[in-house]
Amino acid sequence: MAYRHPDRDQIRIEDVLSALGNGVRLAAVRLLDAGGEHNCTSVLNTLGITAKSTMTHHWRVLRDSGVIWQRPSGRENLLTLRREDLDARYPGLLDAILSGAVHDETIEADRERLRPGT
Amino acid sequence: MAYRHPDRDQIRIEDVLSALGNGVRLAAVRLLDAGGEHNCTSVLNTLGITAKSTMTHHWRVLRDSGVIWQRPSGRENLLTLRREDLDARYPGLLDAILSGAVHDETIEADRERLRPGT
DNA sequence: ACTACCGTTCGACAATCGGAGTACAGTGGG
DNA sequence: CCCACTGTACTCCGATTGTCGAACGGTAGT
Repeated sequence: MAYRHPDRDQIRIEDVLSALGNGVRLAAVRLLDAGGEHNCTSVLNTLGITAKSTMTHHWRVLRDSGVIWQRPSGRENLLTLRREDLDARYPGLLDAILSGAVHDETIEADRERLRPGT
Repeated sequence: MAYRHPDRDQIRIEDVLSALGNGVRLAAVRLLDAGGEHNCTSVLNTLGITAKSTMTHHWRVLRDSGVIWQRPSGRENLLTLRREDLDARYPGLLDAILSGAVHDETIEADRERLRPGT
């Protein structure tokens, strides 16, 4: 079964953002980014989704938006992040999204500095 | 009327992504990023939205997710991008999103269109 | 060939979303 | 005070989303 993936040039930022604007899918992509080969159920179990069909839905969204490759291998499905394509088309986007929120004393200092004493 | 804006520390990447994962809101944010002071209706007219209440809805989504400031001024509402906060908390995110695609498919389309008869 | 396993497809369901119309509230100008 | 203007609140409606269960189709191992 060959899945239909968008070409690199057809990846739309709007689709990527709405695909990753969901906790389950964002967490799934973080797992893929952490490395290693993943199949569908391994990610499913980690995220607390109880139904296979639910993850199938999320994989389709991620695949259609160009975020992941989905390749059948035997009776499994291997999932990989399309980092090369995303980095080429939207440089820095994936890093900014996956690196997580910054909140430390530096931010507090900035906040003081930027606070409108007006 | 004072609007509720999330603190910088409370801006969640998931909310930002889903807020910007919509064509109308992404285009609106691009307009705000282009600079200048905007009120609601000016953006509304540019984007082809016909109902004020529709834009009010989008402004709320952007405001609640921490993407914009919405400040009443006289009988207007001044809208500004929260670039300082977003850059501080998610460095590079806004730039990556707003700078656009490196190779847009419209370029390919133009190339096809301009190609001399096969 | 039979069976266990992995994932998809389909249908259902509640919840949310995007868009619009109407009515209302606050502001500023005459 | 009255009116034009700006934007919100509320309601409605169709479309989409997220979740699930059940049935199905390949694949691998025995």
